[in-house]
Amino acid sequence: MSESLRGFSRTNYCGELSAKNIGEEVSVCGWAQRQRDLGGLIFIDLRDRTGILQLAFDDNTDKNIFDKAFSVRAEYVLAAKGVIRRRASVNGKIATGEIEVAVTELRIVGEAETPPFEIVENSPVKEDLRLKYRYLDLRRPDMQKNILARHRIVKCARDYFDNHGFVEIETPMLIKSTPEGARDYLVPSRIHAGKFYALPQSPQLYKQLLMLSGFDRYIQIVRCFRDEDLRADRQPEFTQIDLEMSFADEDSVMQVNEGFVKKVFKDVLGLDVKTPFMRLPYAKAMELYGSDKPDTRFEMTLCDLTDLAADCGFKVFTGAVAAGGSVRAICAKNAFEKLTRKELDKLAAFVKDYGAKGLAWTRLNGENTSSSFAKFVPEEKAAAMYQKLGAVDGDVVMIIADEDSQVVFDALGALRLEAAQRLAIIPEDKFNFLWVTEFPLFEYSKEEGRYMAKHHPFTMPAEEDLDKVESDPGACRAKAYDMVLNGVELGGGSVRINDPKLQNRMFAALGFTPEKAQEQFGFLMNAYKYGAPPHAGMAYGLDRLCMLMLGCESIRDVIAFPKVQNASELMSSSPNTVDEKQLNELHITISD
RNA sequence: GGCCCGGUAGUUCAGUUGGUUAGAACGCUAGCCUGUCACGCUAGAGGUCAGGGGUCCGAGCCCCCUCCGGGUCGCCA
Repeated sequence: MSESLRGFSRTNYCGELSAKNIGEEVSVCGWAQRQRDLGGLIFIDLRDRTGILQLAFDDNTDKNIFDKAFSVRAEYVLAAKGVIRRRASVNGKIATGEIEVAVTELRIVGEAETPPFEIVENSPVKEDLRLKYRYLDLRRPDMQKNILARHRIVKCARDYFDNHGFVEIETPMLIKSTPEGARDYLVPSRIHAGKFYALPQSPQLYKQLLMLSGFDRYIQIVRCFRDEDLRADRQPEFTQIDLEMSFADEDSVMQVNEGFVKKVFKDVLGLDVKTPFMRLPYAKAMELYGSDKPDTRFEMTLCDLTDLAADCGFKVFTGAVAAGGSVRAICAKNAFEKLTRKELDKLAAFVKDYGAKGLAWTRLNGENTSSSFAKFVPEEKAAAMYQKLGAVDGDVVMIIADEDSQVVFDALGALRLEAAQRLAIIPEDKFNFLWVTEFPLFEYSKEEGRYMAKHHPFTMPAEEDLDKVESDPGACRAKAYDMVLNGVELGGGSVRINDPKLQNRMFAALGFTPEKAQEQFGFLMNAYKYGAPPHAGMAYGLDRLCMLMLGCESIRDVIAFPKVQNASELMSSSPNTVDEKQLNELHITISD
């Protein structure tokens, strides 16, 4: 039976006490990390969110209290009063290692069964068990550190944007479904039989309307929902720092956000981030890194061998060039030892996942040079390729050719990252920010047989490309930008269309009939008639920002109660079935 | 939807060519111990080898199916 807390009032957190407090009487609360019974002497490590404090019981301790301390087991919840004194021997490993509490009052305010795993830092326990008992997992110091740091990051965002004139405004969570983009989570309506709300993928339209309403600068730290498959950095519900600015263009958005990043890294990590960030147009990012979110912490950039390959005699290369594709390569410096033939076979299998038909390679090392393709091309041709790549003895050249240049970029971009990881050449302590700009406005969808908006349908085309919206959509660039950190898309945004006529042209280019555009976005189009300021905005993935700042491998480590790969939550077992009665009220029948 | 990896005491793992009673460490329980701090010492308990089916004289190990977890491609305006 647990004891009452009546009359007990905490004076200090465990971790904030030090030798300065020697002689003071303190009251502390927390969980028993460990009890060490030495016979006539008992120590209990008391843990709260700030750290660990040793409670000491000896022959000066009241017999009843001593016996109570004897009965304490791991994870018992304790409230203790006593006097801070210097320890007989210092423990240099913990912050409070110089002191202990000579306990004069001890209450067991919560007993505990032995937990399914130990509550310790760097737990080796498998993730599904951690997630099933997430409330215990969250007691571990590293998870506490992550969640508390996340709080500071969020607070920093609120403070920073408040200081820059941004107004926090809440937008609805039950909204109209818009089939463009990610799959919506749907919520059936009870009152309107057969109708559904959707949970927002982002507050996009609402924040734009708030600009029309004159709030000028908006921010919201907001949950968003996408019913798509999960990844290490993708959850079905995730948090965005969402913002929008009136009378603003790309430069103002980038500037204010660089300022935020600078501040949050300084305040939370004590690190100085250099601003302004490098800006890299999308086409250039593809050309150099084969990615629209390049990791610039290492080189190994892509090199275009199309011209040299056009008449090299190797059918795989010449065929790709003849069909309008390209031949590109990367050079892994000093990789001869590590990238063995066996490793290259694995990498060849790896690039096939990205649509590449194969991987051509050369391991350069004087007499010991070996190559998968050199025997098919004239010696001077191969030499010219190596020279263009800057490849010398000891290096490994990897080449991908395809009739579709996008496949070459995708495969080689992924290969660049994979090879860098295998070679362990990515510096872990660097934070490399950049903006990727001038994204294509449209992307052709083979599945849909039409152009789709690459960012979203409200994105402003580049001024020089305005006349291409109808005539050459594929070549049309957008006033859209992504903030990229270490190969992760941290956030993105754009200048929005604020002219209804241009917006109509966009909808038409996307294959919307005027009726469909009216039905889907009529309220927005209508609003734009009444005076829309130029506006632009951006949204960050807060979870990703936290993950990268805290050095985590997955956003699950910075989310208190995340979902697993099949989008269920292991602790509470959601989703789950519901009563027949609930279904009836919602006019839903389950078929199977 | 595809591909890859994994599932053996509470936990993390080992488990030989398919061969007796499935082991270790930590944790847990009990006893001893006055300066520990990953306390120490002694003893003990603890197993549906993810589930189902198959091959075999015999399966933790081989085969098939299912479930669960992770990574990834597709997908993610």
